[in-house]
Amino acid sequence: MGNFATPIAGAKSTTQALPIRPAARILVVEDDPAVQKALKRLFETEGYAVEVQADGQSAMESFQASAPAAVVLDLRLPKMSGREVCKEIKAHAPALPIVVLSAASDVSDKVLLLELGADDYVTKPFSPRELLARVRAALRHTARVPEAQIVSFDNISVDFRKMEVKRDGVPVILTAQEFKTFQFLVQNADRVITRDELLNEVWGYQNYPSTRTVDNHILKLRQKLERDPSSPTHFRTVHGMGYKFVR
Amino acid sequence: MGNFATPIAGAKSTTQALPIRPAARILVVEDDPAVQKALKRLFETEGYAVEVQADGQSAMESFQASAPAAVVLDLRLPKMSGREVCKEIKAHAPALPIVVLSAASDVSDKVLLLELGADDYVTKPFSPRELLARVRAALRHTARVPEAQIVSFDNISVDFRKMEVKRDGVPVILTAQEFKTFQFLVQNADRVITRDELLNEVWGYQNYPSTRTVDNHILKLRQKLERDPSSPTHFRTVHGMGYKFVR
DNA sequence: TAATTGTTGTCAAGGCGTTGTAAGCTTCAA
DNA sequence: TTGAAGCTTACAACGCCTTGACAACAATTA
Repeated sequence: MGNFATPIAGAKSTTQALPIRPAARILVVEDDPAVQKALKRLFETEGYAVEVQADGQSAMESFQASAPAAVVLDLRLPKMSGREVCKEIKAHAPALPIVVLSAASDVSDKVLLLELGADDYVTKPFSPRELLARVRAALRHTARVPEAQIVSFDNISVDFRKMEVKRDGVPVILTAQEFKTFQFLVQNADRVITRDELLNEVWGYQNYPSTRTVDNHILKLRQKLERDPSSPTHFRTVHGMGYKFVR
Repeated sequence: MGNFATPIAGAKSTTQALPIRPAARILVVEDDPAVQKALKRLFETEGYAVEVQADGQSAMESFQASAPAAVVLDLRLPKMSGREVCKEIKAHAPALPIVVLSAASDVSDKVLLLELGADDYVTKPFSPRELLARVRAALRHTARVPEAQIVSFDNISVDFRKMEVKRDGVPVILTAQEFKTFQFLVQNADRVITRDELLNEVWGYQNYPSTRTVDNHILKLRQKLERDPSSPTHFRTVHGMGYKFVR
């Protein structure tokens, strides 16, 4: 079941100090004024600072001046083509994530995007939410520090980069889906996670299996990782809610 | 649901997300009676309250009257085009998520969805589950309010994310329904809450048990959380009115 | 073909709502 | 003030029915 319609009023309890980050700057390179406006509004309502440029040249200038955290780039631009802009930016800042907007025909082969150095792309009829999700993912990806990639606790150790899991020092083979599920649970340890949340976060945007599928994957994880699968200590079920992973 | 999105307890198939919310109202704007019916059933079985309108004008009226949590909008409508409805709604309520139903040809232009302000879309034919997931995702997203996740007072402490409650440092096990009730009360502390309000906000729309059910849950909460359940200090009853939670 | 992923059926357990009864509060008349 | 009547709330016990565990099967993919 679930996110939220009406935030509860009067939640005047102890406000927890959340880590305040400066608004990430996003450079939008787009020539169509209508799309410019829409993109600006889209990202700004999400808390990003937006800078808009209409052509490749000013995009490059803006890029060097403001050092954005991510770039949203339309491939078809006047003056300097979007592809050149992409290459140029990647040459100067390889780590800077670039999400490309393109017509489906523009990227008939995805190889092209790789050459360009783009991190992700969305094709023509795209939903704003999807674009947002990709930009966020790109940001998250580059921002990921290589420290929390190995986690160990109890008798289990995980290396997220190598995709290796060991239990009592013995390698355990997890399938892709199992691993993703496991990773999400570990990275959200101690929190109650609903099946819907798992479906959304792990299974992703296109696939929507039933909630029982989640049960089965939890089952597998228990069988492979729990000392006593019949009384799980790590993969706990929260009746009527979902699951919770504890170390 | 996640993330947080969601219908409340007792939602049949899927489990709900943690943050308490009332059964979210969804405004469905669709002219085809067959699709109307299908959509209505789809969302209602998932615990949402559904309002259906067949054309743009009544959709706008309904939108202003009922303040839905999300809108599912068919792009091709009689009278007022779906696009106008979309723009209009977004102009009045930018945060209100709109998921658009469309034929593939309708959104061939990438500009369209962005300009309209739609949050997401599904093209016909679409799978019910996909539509559901998108609506949920949209709901979850807008409701991402960084409320206080940990609250403590007197001898009780609550962690809403972990769904953990402690009394004098000792963990207390609450059932899902008890927890939701407790959460709502805590987040509306010091206010008198009627049983009907509790039923609406915690139990949701379809499950409408008797008011005595509420009494029983209050009873359980008192037994589990009050120092002296026979003379409650936190869960106070306001005779003829309902209950009031005080710290 | 083999392996992974998703679906479906069955079973068991536990939560949730109902109900009956006792106790408490409020009102009003005497 | 007292008492009784009428409504509201407290509490416990019980039964249904949702929920989750699990395995076998089907579908998909490589």
